[in-house]
Amino acid sequence: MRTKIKEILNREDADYKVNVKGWVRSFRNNQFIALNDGSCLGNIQVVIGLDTDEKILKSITNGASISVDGTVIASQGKGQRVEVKADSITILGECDPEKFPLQLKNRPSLEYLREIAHLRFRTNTFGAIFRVRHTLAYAIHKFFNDRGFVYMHTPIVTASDAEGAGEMFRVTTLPFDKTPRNEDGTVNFKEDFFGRSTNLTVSGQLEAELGAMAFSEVYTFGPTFRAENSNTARHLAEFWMIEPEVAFNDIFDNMDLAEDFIRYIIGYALEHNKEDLDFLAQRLAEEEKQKPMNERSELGLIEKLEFVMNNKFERITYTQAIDILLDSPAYKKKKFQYEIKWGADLQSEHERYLVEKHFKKPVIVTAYPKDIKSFYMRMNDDGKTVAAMDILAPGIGEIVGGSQREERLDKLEQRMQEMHIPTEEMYWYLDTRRFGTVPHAGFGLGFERIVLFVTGMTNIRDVIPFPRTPKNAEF
RNA sequence: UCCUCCUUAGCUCAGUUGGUUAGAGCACAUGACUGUUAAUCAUGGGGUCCCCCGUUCAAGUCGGGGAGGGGGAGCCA
Repeated sequence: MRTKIKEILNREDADYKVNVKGWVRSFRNNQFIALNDGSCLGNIQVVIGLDTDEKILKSITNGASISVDGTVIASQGKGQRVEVKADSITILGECDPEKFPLQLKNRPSLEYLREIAHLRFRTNTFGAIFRVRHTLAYAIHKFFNDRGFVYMHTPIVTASDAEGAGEMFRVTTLPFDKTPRNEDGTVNFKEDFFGRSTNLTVSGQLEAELGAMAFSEVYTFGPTFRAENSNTARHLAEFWMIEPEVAFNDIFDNMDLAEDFIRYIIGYALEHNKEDLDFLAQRLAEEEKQKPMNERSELGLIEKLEFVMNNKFERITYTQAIDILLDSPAYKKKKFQYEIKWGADLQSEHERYLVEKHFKKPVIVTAYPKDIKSFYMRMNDDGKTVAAMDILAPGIGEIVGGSQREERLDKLEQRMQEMHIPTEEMYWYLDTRRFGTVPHAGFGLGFERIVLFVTGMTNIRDVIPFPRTPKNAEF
């Protein structure tokens, strides 16, 4: 029976028999194996006898998988509390060191590791990142489950492109050559698998709203697809999104929920992945040292996470945000590239200023002008703004986008017409407003962006196992 | 998609004004050592200087085009 390395390292005693299995991280002095099984960041040191068979000795190379029967004893060397004194050792899978592309001692760059994403899990950094990613995913389900939310699976393949959240990937079984055409030359989707044009989902929100009209509180947590040609460290073509939707909530309840939610999952990761986060914090600190003084962040990773947990997010309206920006030293010194005026969307540089320079904490911006937001957002009484909210996080930018939804049928239909959204095709969505409509609100949170924030990583391609980006779908 | 920077050994990088046989550290191989902790020491093998075209007596180095990657921007989560 295999004992996990995490269990051995967590125990306080010694002098017991174990079997450990894992992958060799280093082999020193023909005697000391650093063995890792992914259960935790740390390795167990396996000490093998000087009489070990030559053939086995040759096969203990970096990356090889082995099984060891032995005894956990108090370490005779410094650097670890316990070690496994091997009685017998079996090579499970050899690893030719000349061909193995992962050389840990060379501190390979993140860019290089991205090219060997199938092997990068075996590094400390990516081991830590993906254990934290797992913990955050679990914490998300736990948060909502503990509050009585129903986890709702919204469709991956959808016919609706009404939200206009972005370019969509087409789903089809039609042949590229000899595509069936209508008389006017357009593609005849009646011949397609679903008998209509279909795409990969860009959001589960509209369907989640349908669920909220029955269960009161629901959430989705699934893959989402955007065919935007976005080449940034913050965008993926395939990413995971969390979208809670709550009946009877207004925009203020929505803000409270989002804030509680973010605090909870950060706290859960701090509590359950401290070792991994400490490692990532140290990694980040070393990276910061390379930067010039004025670009370094004031807080370390752990301090940043604790700060977010312990401080209320700043809440301002879009109009107040514009006033702050117009009144800022940066504006007066003409530091902003883009124009600041009421009615224009906030640019990255503006968001960064508000979050990183002015407030130095996460900021929730509400009441955006209706013309820069989606059709389903609830019109405020001023007739100019909608009940939208964006949460802006330091270093990441927009991490949450949400709103109170327009529950009044006439107002919703009016907005859809103004924005040229076909109301007939959306009958199922409008039915919620026809049959027992209630005020409700929800938001979307990009999972990889919160993983970025918690791990302190800076490129989104490093926090999803196999990133899908323009011109890149390896593995 | 736009701006900008980069691409030299398996990895990380140096390479002077365009000039002889392109270097280092690590990795790897062989040997030594055997309580190591990024082990150490000695020896050794390893190159399509991203690709194509051009300038030149001569190109890793200069020019043009292309590909891939990084950072920033737009779109957004």
